[in-house]
Amino acid sequence: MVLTEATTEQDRCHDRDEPPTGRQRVLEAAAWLFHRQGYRETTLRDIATASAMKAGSIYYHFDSKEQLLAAVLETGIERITADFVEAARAMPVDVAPRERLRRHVLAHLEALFIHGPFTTSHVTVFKNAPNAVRALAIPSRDAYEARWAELFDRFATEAVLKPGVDLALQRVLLLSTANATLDWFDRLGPHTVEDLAAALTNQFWLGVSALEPGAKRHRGSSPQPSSVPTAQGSTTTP
Amino acid sequence: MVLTEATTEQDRCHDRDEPPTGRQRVLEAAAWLFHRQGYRETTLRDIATASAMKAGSIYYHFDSKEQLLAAVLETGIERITADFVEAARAMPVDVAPRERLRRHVLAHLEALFIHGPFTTSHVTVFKNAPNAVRALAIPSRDAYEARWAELFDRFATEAVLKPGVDLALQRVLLLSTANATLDWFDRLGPHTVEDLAAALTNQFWLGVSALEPGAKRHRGSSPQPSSVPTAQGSTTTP
DNA sequence: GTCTATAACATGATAGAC
DNA sequence: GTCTATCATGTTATAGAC
Repeated sequence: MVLTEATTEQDRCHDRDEPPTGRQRVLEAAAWLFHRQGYRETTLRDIATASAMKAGSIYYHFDSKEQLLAAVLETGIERITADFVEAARAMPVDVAPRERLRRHVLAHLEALFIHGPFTTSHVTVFKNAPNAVRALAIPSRDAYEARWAELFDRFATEAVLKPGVDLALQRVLLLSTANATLDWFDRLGPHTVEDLAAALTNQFWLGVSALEPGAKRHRGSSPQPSSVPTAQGSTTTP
Repeated sequence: MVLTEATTEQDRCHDRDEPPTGRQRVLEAAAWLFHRQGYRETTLRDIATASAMKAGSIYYHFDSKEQLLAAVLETGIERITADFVEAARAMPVDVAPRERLRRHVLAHLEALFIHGPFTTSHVTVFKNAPNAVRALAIPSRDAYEARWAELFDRFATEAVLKPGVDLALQRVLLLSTANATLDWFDRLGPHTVEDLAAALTNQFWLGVSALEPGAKRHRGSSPQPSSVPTAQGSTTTP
């Protein structure tokens, strides 16, 4: 079982005009199915059907099902990292800390919800991936998380956070919450990803309390009671 | 495939002095392995070995692997619901809103981290469970979430939340964040579940910002920079 | 209640034609 | 590059002895 050289140059981007190559079709079908059904639940025959191909042909492009998963995960982390970098590049120099966070949260959420199933596979199937594949994906994931750590370190340097907060803890809380939105956003989230990013950022930065710590009461509509039995298909309980 | 009558009376509690019955041993082994490895990744032989039994013998107690999963999930939701009810029962009458939330968050986290693998299976394997099993578990899960909705509705009635907040959204944010702690608490969380509950509640209620909205600066130590490459084995990225 | 043995099936992977 | 076999293996589930 060979698990090196998981991705190639053309995995990352291919000409939009050309019809996708065979390898690319397999890769995209696998990403979609892995995200949707899980790794173990997806058979090579599923992937072949979705790629307009027969199962045996997949082995011309990939050595094994595990290597296919490795390529999907690697592509995903490359894309979400690129989106982080692009968000940082497009950041105005004088932007306030909370707005800076909001833009990065938005980039992260857009990478998940808009930029295809490669990124989401990291949330959906990474945990249950075979050990060899998981080990292969960890360095890229840690590198991505390190970028977030830098972001939080800068908040600390600017002294805009509550004194004594655990930066690593807060970072993981925010990212895991953002990732978990995949489970329920279609069901009861705000309508757009922009709204979701704003809601998440505001909750994280300001909390939900109207009174503490010594803030003045806002004017405006009171919160409306929620419909108690939510939607069928609870995906966040417990 | 019969999926009704997933649990029996003795699944919920059995005498502590007696050695566990065969059915109970199978159920607990299954819960543990499902949570640890996933449903598809766990074979009946795995469960049999962990139950000091042979694979064929499992079918004396359960009709199918799916029914076994259904019993695990049903037991889990019964236990976490019981913990919620107990937390409410033990609640002082004059308790402040944030403390009320903290106690329920603690009960939820203890149900996950302390009260065994039945509850955690809902977080770990529910999403990838076979359709029939998932459909069977949804009503109990919704009933549990409805208890949280009542809690949030009471906050709204008491007007302790920011005006205009979406109660359903905030509830799901909190619960999904709490559930996600399963992925990383052992790695970089606070030391005790009590500390985790407090940290989660404070973040949710107050946010992380030191300055907004118009709060006075605290005295105390400044946040310390986080070690940038966190731990190996990132489980929350992206 | 638990065992052994095995049926029935699905899956990842390979070989060789085209 | 893709196809049609087919192999080898592992898995759920059943049958019947003890």
